[in-house]
Amino acid sequence: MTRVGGRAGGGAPRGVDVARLAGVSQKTVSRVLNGERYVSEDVRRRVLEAAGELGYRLNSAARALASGRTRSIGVVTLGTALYGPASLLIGIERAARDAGYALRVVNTLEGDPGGVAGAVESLLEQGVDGILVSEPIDEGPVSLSVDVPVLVLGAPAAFGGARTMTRGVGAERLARTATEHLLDLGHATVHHLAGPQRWFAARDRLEGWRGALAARGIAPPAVLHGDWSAASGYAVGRELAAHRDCTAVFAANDDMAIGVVRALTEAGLRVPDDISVVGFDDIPVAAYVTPPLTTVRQPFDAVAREGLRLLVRAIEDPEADLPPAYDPPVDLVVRASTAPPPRGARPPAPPLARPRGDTAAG
Amino acid sequence: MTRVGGRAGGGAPRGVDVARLAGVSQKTVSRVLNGERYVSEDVRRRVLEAAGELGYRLNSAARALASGRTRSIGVVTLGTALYGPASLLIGIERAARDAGYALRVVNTLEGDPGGVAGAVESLLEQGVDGILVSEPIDEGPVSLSVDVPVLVLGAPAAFGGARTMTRGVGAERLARTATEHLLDLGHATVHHLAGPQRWFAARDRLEGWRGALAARGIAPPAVLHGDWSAASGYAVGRELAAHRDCTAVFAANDDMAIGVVRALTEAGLRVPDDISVVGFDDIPVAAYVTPPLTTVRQPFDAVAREGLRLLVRAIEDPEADLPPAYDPPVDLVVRASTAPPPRGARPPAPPLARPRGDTAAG
DNA sequence: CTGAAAGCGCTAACAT
DNA sequence: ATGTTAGCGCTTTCAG
Repeated sequence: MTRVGGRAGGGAPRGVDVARLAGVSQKTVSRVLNGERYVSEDVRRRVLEAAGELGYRLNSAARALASGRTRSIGVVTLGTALYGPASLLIGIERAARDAGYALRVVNTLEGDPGGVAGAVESLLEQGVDGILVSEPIDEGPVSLSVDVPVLVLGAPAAFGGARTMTRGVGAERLARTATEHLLDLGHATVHHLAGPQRWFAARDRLEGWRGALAARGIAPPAVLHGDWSAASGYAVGRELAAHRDCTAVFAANDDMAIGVVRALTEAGLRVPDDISVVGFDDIPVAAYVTPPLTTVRQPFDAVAREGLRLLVRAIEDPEADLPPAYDPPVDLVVRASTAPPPRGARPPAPPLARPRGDTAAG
Repeated sequence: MTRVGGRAGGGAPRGVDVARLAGVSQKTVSRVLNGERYVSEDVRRRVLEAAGELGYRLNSAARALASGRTRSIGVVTLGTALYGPASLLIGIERAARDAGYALRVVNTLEGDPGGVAGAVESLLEQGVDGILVSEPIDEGPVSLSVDVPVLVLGAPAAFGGARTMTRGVGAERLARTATEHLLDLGHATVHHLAGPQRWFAARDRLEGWRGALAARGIAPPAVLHGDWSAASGYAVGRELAAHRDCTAVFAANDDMAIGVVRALTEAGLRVPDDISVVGFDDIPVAAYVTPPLTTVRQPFDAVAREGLRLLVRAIEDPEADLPPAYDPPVDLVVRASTAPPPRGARPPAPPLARPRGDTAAG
């Protein structure tokens, strides 16, 4: 079988092959495929036809080599299936594609040697026009010596580097809103179950909580610490059950909130009658656990889109000054895990009460 | 300030710059940095030293252009934060990095025009050595005309293409195990809340369920349908509450199972005393909802690692024949949402009973 | 063990 | 509006 106009050698067709078939120069093929101006309608049509016939596609390596640009963005993200990071990544991919950029992803696992710096290095080797670091954890001062713009989402100024920018994700305001919701219900104070403080995301939420209390002149109670998991929330919840002053808890994510609720329920306390619990994220099951969880929803898509816009602008016009920070909207979702505090004293937790022998452990 | 040995023009250092500084040819630099044999220890040391001093890194575009290989793999995945797909993606990234490949990710959103074919096309344009399609949905027959190997994970033979391979993810066996668990407890039959049948993942689970029933000569009851969300599980759960024959439900994922439990509980039924519920995935909160959910755990890491091994082998040795399919282990996690069926007849759901005015809707 | 020469397939800069 | 020429920075091939 003879392949009309195909390439003799068998490999993928190149620009010259298309050019030959269309009866133009290779440069013209390049022009058409890059949508440059000053190409006659007739030529454009012939080139596209020829390209289609041959199944031609631009070779991105050659293009990158010649132009010095890859049209791709590198993303450094935590290697976890946690709802927040995963949702943000999806938003970023979408926004990147809409902006005409491909995505190269490197995960840093917690406790990775090298961490962010290593991941950035690896992206640089792959060749990217810009880098987005998504909600990293604190590894101490990291100095990035990089010649492409870097945007760090959700980590205030902990990364040095000439073309490094940072943008918050609005978590502090959300945390403040969550805390205020509980105070508005009449709770005298709000306890906070924080995430691991190596995560900037966890610190933001802690700051928001602390700020809300401070604004009303309330001294913050001792911070409780978890690791984002429902298991850690459960452990803290058991302590809380014994703690008679506590009538309201703000957990730094929904998983921990669910663990807290579980522990309180097992201890014979009622949520929200005895203790109110607020989560953070609005994970898909939050509305369907018992009781349905009051929480705040993170605007992942908006944050991703804004971040990407910023990065792309820095890539395409290095001189332009940065647009002002964008404040994503605050979205408090009130369900059934919050209520006014109990009248009079909160009941003590019945010692070791456990409904129907259920066990939480897996 | 004079930069010793640096490049005159200011851009990133190139191989020749390193060569000059080390007093060798550019080719030798290439040899050293690619770990080729037949380089004297002395030369190797000098080259590495020079490279370090200049902050040199290989230009991957140039390398790809010259060698015809990119050392990167493309991944097509669904743009959802669902636990399964997200976990699989993380496993794939890890495995790819361990194998020395970079990752380029394209998401297909449900109902995307083009869908998988478009995503593959976009990866081909970016230049990848192989493509991994992760748990796609059925878009009708897709014919991929591609010159790199393609591995489709979890979609039996629905993608045509010369170098296209498929591998299951073991979901059918897991579903069978989940169903058998309920039958072993003494339930006369098991209802199935299936995922959207456009997802191959959902079909596998349905097949496993049907197979388990068939093996015991039980005619499968009508299949219930959800969309993976807790909301859809909740809706189905309300119907089920009215359905007195039903004492056991196997939901195709944990989110839906949680929705079902919520609806049953609201209807005044007890889980597991009146109805048992089994989920699928073992999401992180599964152990901490009320009651803790019995479920089966998907071995994402093992599946990702095996899949990647297969793909890399197909890339690096196109002649080699494929290793036999790998059967990931089955991991049933029994918690507190399953029990033997109630003695005598299941109680009817009290009409419109709702505990304490909780509402599930967000 | 090391080096020289010839591209890989494109885009940039400059004609025309 | 289109063509020509010269690289981009590597790897491949072939000589030593």
